[in-house]
Parts: sequence; C-alpha cells; structure tokens
Amino acid sequence: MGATKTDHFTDKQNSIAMLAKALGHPARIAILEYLIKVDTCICGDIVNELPLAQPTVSQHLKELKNAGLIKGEIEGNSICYCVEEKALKKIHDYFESFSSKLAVKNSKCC
Amino acid sequence: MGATKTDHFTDKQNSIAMLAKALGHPARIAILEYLIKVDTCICGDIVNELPLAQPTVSQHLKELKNAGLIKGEIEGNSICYCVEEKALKKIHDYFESFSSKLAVKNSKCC
DNA sequence: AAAGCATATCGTAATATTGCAATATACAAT
DNA sequence: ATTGTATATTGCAATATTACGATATGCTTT
Repeated sequence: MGATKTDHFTDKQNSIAMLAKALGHPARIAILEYLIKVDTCICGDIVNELPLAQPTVSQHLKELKNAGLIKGEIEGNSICYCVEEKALKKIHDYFESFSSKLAVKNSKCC
Repeated sequence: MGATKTDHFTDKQNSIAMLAKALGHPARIAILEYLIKVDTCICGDIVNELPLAQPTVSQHLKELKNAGLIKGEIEGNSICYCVEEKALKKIHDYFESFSSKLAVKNSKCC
C-alpha cells in the first residue's frame, strides 16, 4: 500500500497530523518565518529569499495553503500571501495542552 | 530529484521541520496521545490500541524515536516507551514564539 | 495588440513514505 | 533445550513527495 489510513483515526488526530505534515519541510518553515517577519506580508519575493526555483516555491505555497496555514490575496500583478493565524493557534493550543498534561504527571517512567 | 535540500536551511528550521514531519501522521499523533494518557508509560499495548499491524506500529515508533519525540527502555520481555518531554517542549516553545510575534503585528494584511 | 512581469500548472525523474506478511531476535517460563 | 510472548527487521508493492524545466495563465504597461 502506501496511502495513509486516515479513516481509522479521529478528526482531531488527522487534522493535527495534516498541519504537522505541512510544516514538515524546512522550506515551508522558512516561508512561514519569512511571512511572520515581513509583517507587511509582501508576497513573491519569497522566491528570492529561498534557495529553490520558482515552481518549487509555488508548490510549497500551495501545500501551506491547502493545509490552511497561509492565505493569499491577488494584488494587481502579484499575490500577497500571509499567515493564517487560526491554524497556528490551533497547533499552538494543541501542544499547550500536551505540555500541561505532561506537567501534571512527569513521574514514574524511563 | 526528490530529496529534501536540507543544507540550504538553518539548523533550527531543519530540526523543527524534522519534528513536525515525525508528527505528520495520525498514527504517530495517536501514539503520542496514548503515551501521555497512560502515564505509566506502558508499552506495546500500543499495538492493540491502533488499527495497524504490529510491524507498522513498530516502524512508527522507530520514526518517533529517531525524531527524538519518544524514548524506549527495555523492561524484561517488553519495552517501555514514553514521551521525550524536551522535544515536545521545543515544538511548543517554537509555536509560542510564533504566536507572540503574531500578536504584536496582526495588522495590515489580507 | 504586444511585450513584460508574476505566478501557477504540467510533466517527469529521483526519492521517500506507508503498510504489511514473513521472518528474525531476544527474553521468559516451563 | 523448547515453547511462548514481545518487539524489531527485511523485503516489497503501492503511493506520495520533492524538485525543476518547460509551458501556460493572467495582469499591467506601453
């Protein structure tokens, strides 16, 4: 096979995994960091920032968009991408709850 | 090609991407959640918990271990896996800083 | 309309991931 | 030593990802 068995897991698990997967590439991490850094959410100079060809960057942007991590808005000739805060909050909250659960227990093991 | 160009990104970016990638599968999310839930860090009944065959689970465990997200300790016959808190803290902190950066700006765009 | 930019899509090769049956390893108990 | 139980590794087929050249699409300016 090779296709992930998403149907056997909860929606929550699948959606977190989807977000994490989209973040699972250094280029996409770099894109997000750049988008956060340049506040003004300037667009396609992302291509100049990254050591990757334009089609490759475009593909990474698409994946981030599919995962709901960024959104894009057409602005004349070019496109203005920026971070989708909700998605980042979702991940952040998820790991927050992890951390707090761990804080309570941290005991017996390993 | 097809191999990720890790050498063009920073260590931080690569290490966060690695962690995220390891989390990018619902089975591995489910494993982590289970390990956190059962405090006692009981081991290979993970196989019974998941809708996957034993070798598949073993492979996912290996990936989580490679990424540094869990650690395992031999306990007689079986193996006691548990969460590596440092790694979860690392991710959590990373998104924390994201969130705080976003909180400051949240302005002009999209 | 034509030329020039910015971005997306297509096609394709190289590689990685996913899942599992079969098999191996390693300890435990008899 | 043999049997049983727990986990890992191997091998392999199906599928997905990564990267990029070539090409298409779509504004904008002239």
